Amino acid sequence: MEQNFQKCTTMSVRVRFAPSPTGPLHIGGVRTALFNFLFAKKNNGKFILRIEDTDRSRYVPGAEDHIKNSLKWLGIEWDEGPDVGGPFGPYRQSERVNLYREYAELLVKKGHAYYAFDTPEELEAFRERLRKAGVPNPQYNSITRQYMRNSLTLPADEVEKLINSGTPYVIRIKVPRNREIKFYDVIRGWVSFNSNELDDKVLFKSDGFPTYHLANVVDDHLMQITHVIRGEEWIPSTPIHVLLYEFFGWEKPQFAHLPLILRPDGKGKLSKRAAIEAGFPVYAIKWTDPQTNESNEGFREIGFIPEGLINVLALLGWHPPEDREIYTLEELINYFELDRVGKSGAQFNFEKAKWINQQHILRLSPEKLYEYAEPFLSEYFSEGVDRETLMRALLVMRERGTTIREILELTKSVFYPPELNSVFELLPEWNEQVRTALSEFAEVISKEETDSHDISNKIKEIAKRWELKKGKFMLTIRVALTGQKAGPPLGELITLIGKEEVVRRINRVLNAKEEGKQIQTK
RNA sequence: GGCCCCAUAGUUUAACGGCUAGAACACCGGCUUUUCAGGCCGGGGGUCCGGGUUCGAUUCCCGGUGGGGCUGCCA
Repeated sequence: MEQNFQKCTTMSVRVRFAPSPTGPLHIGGVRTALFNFLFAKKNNGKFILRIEDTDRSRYVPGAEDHIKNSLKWLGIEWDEGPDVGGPFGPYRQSERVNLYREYAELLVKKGHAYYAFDTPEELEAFRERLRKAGVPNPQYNSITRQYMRNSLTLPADEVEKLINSGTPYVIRIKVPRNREIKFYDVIRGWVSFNSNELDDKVLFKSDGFPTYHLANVVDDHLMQITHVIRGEEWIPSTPIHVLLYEFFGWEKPQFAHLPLILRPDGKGKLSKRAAIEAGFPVYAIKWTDPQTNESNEGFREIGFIPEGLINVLALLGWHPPEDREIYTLEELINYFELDRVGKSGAQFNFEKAKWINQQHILRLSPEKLYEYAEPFLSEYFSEGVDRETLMRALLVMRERGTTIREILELTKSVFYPPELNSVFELLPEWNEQVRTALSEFAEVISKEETDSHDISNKIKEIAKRWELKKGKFMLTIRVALTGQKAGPPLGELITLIGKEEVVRRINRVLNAKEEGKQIQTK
């Protein structure tokens, strides 16, 4: 451990986020990227983005863009990676594919790996046989490899013949028998495995591509990665990686395995399906499946702002040193420590996420708030809305909404009169006094120069004169104006809507009520 | 099934052997001379169980239980 500390201080920190473009980037991945990013920036290190596209069969077009755009939207910028380049490129594994074979073969030469000629069908038959014999998870390991077709069991000349004749083969790691393999995890402490439980994992596939195990170790070494910060699901394959570092004779990086993000009910990893069921997104930004054309909104589309989502994700598994939960990216960088990352899985709580988002919306400058609202505007307003009024309205309404969309929804009431149905539904009570008071109010409003404070006084005055409870009277006005029972202080609302429009809306309700009465009496 | 990881209120968590176990979201109540999803104040609610170690365990050790992860020529 002392050695490790020394390493940290003498070498500059280099971390990487290494997603595979087999699908869109979900928030678990974003969280991993964020923690890597925070750790790098905190330590004046480099954050590297590396695309692990070694699985040709599962490659999804557009996924890489989705990954990059998600990170960009959130302000998680990479120092090295695709598009920006860097001294250790290329940063897409498919573009460095010719490099892995020699490393795999080096291991064969050293006696730490071997060629295996078993076809997928043979492997399946082998597994099936063992399963039937009562072995729940058959392994290709130090025992069973003796019964398979590989360079350990076949004579050397036959191996050569097979390879030269173009027979497909893979290269497997030769896991040593009965050894304790342990590594120190920055978050969890020592983790140890017995090598007998490990598979002879495939390092190099028959299609000429490396597997994750090989590629990730080779690239982490070549790119001088100092800390591997990744999800907990990688713990079981870490001993294989540890073995590889040892076989190559390379110094291994520090490992830090992050706790999983769980579904809201705690029953398993957060998945797209679980999130949809619970009613929130799993992606930072919208994703449209190129195959099915099915599309899912991201947090951006439902009205989260990047500041908010960053904060939400940072608090999933990490805890700041202070009793305070709202942080900017800069503050997060400043406070971030790996030793304040927890070990247990964190259930995603959408309610709290919205609250955090709201806290950040509340802190936005008017200009920034407008900027975030802008992409949504056409969905809520017609062309002609007054920009300045809209800006003022957003500022007033933001206290009452947790997302940009909620705020916009509330803001509509400033520009558009309510449905009369909802007005009638919510109007507290209606009688001659109310009617008279309301029309008097409209009259006063239209005549006198008033600010929002005067308006409140007028309301009280009129309510008193007509022996109405002022609370109820105010509610009446609010409902008549917006068709809603809740909203910003009435005075503010009225100045926002504008006197003329207020009078128009009140008269509209008055007239409608009048007509309704006539219909009833007929 | 095997291996590994984890375990403080409903949820996210604080406490790195020593104060009535601290906060936030949610919930309940009050106030904010109207509403409220905003603000303020208050309230209920927690150390999974059993053994150790110790003067003293949320904390350290062991065992159980529970939950999760992994178990592919996927990452």
